Amino acid sequence: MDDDAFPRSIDERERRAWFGLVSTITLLPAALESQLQRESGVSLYEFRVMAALLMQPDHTLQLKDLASVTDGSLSRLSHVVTRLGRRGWVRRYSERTGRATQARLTDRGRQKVVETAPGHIAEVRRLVFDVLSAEQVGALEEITGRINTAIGAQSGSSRTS
Amino acid sequence: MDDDAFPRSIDERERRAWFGLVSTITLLPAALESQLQRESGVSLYEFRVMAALLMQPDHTLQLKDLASVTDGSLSRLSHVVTRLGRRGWVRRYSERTGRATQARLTDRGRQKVVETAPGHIAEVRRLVFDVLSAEQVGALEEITGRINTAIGAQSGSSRTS
DNA sequence: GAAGATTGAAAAGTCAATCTTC
DNA sequence: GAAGATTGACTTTTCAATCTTC
Repeated sequence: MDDDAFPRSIDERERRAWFGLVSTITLLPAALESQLQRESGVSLYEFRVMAALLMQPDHTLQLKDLASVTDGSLSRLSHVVTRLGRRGWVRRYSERTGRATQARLTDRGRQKVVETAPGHIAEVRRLVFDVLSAEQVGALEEITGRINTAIGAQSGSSRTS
Repeated sequence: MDDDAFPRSIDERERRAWFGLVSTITLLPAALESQLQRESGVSLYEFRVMAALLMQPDHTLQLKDLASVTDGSLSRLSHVVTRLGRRGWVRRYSERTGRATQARLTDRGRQKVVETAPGHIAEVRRLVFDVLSAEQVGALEEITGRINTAIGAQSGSSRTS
């Protein structure tokens, strides 16, 4: 079987789980993007950035840390902060360009996330938690934790570029 | 607490599972893209398209079905098939433009997927299956199956545009 | 000189409009 | 006229280069 894209390195059970997972990592982001874009005009990543800031006591976070918390590259974050800045939701908070910049959620930004959250959460509930048992929720936490750790491990968790 | 982005609609256990899942759906595609791009110069979506064709007896599939199998929109697929065509790996196989076009893997395309697969599979194994128990693999299949069904349900499973 | 950040160009994805055939 | 497919314009992401401060 040299025609087989998945030789004997992955067994049948794993193969089925893999097809499920690869669909989920494709479809779920798309579904969440869709709801957020349609109802609030923001992307999932933009929402995560603003939500992360909201969770800080002073609604402020250094870009490096914000990038890490949102699982994005510094470059991507910088572009997004610029866009969110144009919309008046986030402000760069450290005068001199160069080392160490803070991003802070504005009042309008805070308002925007708070307005946006319920619809997003409802969608997460509908697509994920409504269809899972309590045990499955527990298993999901453990499984994703392990995968995320494996990803963060060797490549050093830091995403350059 | 109106400062809280996640009010009482999601409990603490769900919240933890959610943070895990949202990281996974962000980090895992990025990690897989990275390996594929670095070692083989193809994207995850391109690989999935070619792998789907390889799994067909005649290495051929109608675009509509190929889009569905790879969880992509027809528009995205069409662009990708054009790119893969330029690289000589896939050929559009239905003369007249308009209704019903087939995509077929070329010999070089077949060779490319077969060469690319082992490295990709090794990465999937390393990041996913090596860190999960047999029970977790089973749970993962069930969980992703349910989520994918929930996504496919109401919005009609079909992705227009 | 390296960590943190920014920037611009290139590549990919999305969305809406269009086109063809059934 | 609608399903299947394509296309182009626009947006977002990525990648590499650059810049500043410690």
